[in-house]
Amino acid sequence: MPEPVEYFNSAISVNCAVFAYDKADENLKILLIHREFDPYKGLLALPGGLVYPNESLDNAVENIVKSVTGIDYFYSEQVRAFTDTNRHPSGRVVSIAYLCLVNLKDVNLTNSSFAISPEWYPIHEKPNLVFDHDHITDTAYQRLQNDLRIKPLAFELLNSKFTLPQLQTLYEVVLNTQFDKRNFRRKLAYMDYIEDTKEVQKYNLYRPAKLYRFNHEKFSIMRKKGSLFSI
Amino acid sequence: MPEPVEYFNSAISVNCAVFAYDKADENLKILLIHREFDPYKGLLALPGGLVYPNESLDNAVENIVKSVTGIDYFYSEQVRAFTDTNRHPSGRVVSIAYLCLVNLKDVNLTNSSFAISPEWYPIHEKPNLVFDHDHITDTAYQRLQNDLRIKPLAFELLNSKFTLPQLQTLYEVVLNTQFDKRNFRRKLAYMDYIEDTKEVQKYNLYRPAKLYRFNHEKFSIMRKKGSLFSI
DNA sequence: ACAAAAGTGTTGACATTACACCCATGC
DNA sequence: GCATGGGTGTAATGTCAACACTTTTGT
Repeated sequence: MPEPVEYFNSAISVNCAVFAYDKADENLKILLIHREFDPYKGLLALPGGLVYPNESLDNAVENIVKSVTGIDYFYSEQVRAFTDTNRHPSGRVVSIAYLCLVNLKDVNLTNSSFAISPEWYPIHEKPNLVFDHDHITDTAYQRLQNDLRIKPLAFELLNSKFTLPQLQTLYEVVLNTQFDKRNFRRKLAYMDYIEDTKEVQKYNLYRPAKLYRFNHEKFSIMRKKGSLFSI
Repeated sequence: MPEPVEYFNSAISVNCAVFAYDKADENLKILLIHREFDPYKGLLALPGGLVYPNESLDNAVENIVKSVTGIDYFYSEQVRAFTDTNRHPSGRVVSIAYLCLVNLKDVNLTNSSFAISPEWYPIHEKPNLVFDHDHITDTAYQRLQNDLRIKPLAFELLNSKFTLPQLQTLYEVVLNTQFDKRNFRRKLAYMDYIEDTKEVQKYNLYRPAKLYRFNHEKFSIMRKKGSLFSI
């Protein structure tokens, strides 16, 4: 197919559904920002932005999340492209959505050049967003729910040392289900890459819980041997 | 974020991984074309093309597959976006990949304005393709393998009336596994939306197999009731 | 009658669920 | 010593995998 210039006048954007888990109030939260510029200046949206023609999307996602949260390294995966012709008032803008997971305690929310007043919202109290960002959010949340059961993503949302009650509550909150405590723990006991740190939780009111650690190296060795993660 | 024109000089393309199942030689096949234009004129590629700024991607996919195969309605789903900055020599072209499933007997391969000499290739004898189309093909095939187990996609690849041996062989070929005949058939027996047509296969050498039909309406009622498809 | 593929049930192994009490700690 | 959440095993059930013979048809 010949490529007349008229094809080269679309724009690419990324939008990031950034999730964090708040142990304090046991809520899954999503990061929303107020748009600094038109269209929809001042209104709530997912963090994101247009991508330079020579910029990689991974780079764009890193920059966006880092500029808002201050975090350097975090889990991210592409969800899918959102391509409705009329999704953006300024022209043809295809948005590639990313699911990002961060640890709340590493986050330092700051205004950036394109995102003011970033804030965490419990996923079930999310206000309406601009563009098709409600749809993107729903799709990303479904992906998170799906992937949480088959990939070790929970550990991206917790501190490197965590307790089993914390882990179980995280699963229950994100998946909106209940797990039997003993069955849940038995399943984890088979996962050799979840290690007892021999430490216990500090500063808690009653019996302190043991702290565990997710060993990424052991997990990737296990995975190469064909062992699958499943909750 | 302000939107200077420099953002609006990327192009969007779709690429279609079109799969069909050939009962005759029991192969899963993928549709490849020779490119009519530069870059890579004459070389093998996935069917696809640049998308007009006001054109929906679903439309683009339909046009492409119809122009090559003559088929009007077929199953398709987005796989994901391929976005490497250097994937296309003519500039920034983001490709959105689609998985398409067609019934071989409905197909009439014809040259089109952008695709010459379309041909079916057994997926395991696929030659190397241009751009990142090998990568796209791998990803789409993995998606097909994954979805075949949890969505009723096999019926998109078979005639509306099919036999259980055909269905089982299709699963075995696409997933590259073996199933126990009795276990496989028991699983299907629980699916009320797979109906006995009371007809049998004609013109076959030995004992004729019963013909079944996938009832889409019954399936979507079942699914609404929460029943999940699984092989 | 024979060759070839279609069709059919049962059993054991394993995985999943349901369920109730003792333990460790801070106050 | 009491209040609270942390931590532990067993039995029943359901699911999945293994397995061999009879039936139907065309020639």
